[in-house]
Amino acid sequence: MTPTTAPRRLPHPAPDQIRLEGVLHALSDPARVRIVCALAAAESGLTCSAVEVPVSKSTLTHHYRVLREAGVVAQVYRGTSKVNSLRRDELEELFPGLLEALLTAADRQDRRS
Amino acid sequence: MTPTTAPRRLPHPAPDQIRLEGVLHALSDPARVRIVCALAAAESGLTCSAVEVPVSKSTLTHHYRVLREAGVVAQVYRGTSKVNSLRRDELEELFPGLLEALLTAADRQDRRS
DNA sequence: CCGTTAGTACGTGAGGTGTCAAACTACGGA
DNA sequence: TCCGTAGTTTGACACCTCACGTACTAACGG
Repeated sequence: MTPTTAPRRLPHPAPDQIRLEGVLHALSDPARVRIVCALAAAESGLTCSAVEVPVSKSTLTHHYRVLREAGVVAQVYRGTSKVNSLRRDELEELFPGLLEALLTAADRQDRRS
Repeated sequence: MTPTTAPRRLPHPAPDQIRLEGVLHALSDPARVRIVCALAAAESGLTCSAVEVPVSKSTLTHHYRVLREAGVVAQVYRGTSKVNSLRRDELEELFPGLLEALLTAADRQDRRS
């Protein structure tokens, strides 16, 4: 019954620990903006490798970690993979309208180029 | 007639050179968020030293430069000082609603702490 | 011309960031 | 039990960032 290994968990910041500067910093990298846009477009969560970003596996891990530690995404293990989702509601509560504005801004910029 | 020295000018990015990532990076520092909020609250432009930020003069120059190069603020010389203003309209055109959302987000966070 | 005020340039140092490859762990299935 | 897949960890590297002090320039007021 007692598991030999602890269930794999990942530390997430509580809503009141999420800092605006941190969120903005997390989104100041094109790779991470890409990830966030993909998550926003998806109905449910996505695994790490589901989003196409032209970097190595370890770099990808790094980017997801930055997003999680900033409070932008939530990550849970599911079998051998990890499922990522946007912390939409919490961010909306903290910074109303911000995420939407960011997503449309990113979308616009994509279209322009 | 021909001036011995060129009139002091500062390079600003054109609207189509302003990148979302750059703007977000510029705003991922508390000191710069502070500056931007002050500029937003002011009716007209502010000199560099008009915004109270607890850093040295040279560091302050650095922060204003980052903001200008990201396309967030415009700077013009006026006598011995430099006047800073938000590039509101241009940012609004590029990323509608973003600046407003950022400002209210910063304001909210301020209030919380 | 001199002094004051406002900001700049430069060099430096501590610390962070993005990137990778290589070796590793965890899970699920044959 | 062994294999493959998914992600992690570590260490290395080049580069960037923020901070500072010091020395500088530009403009204004006598």
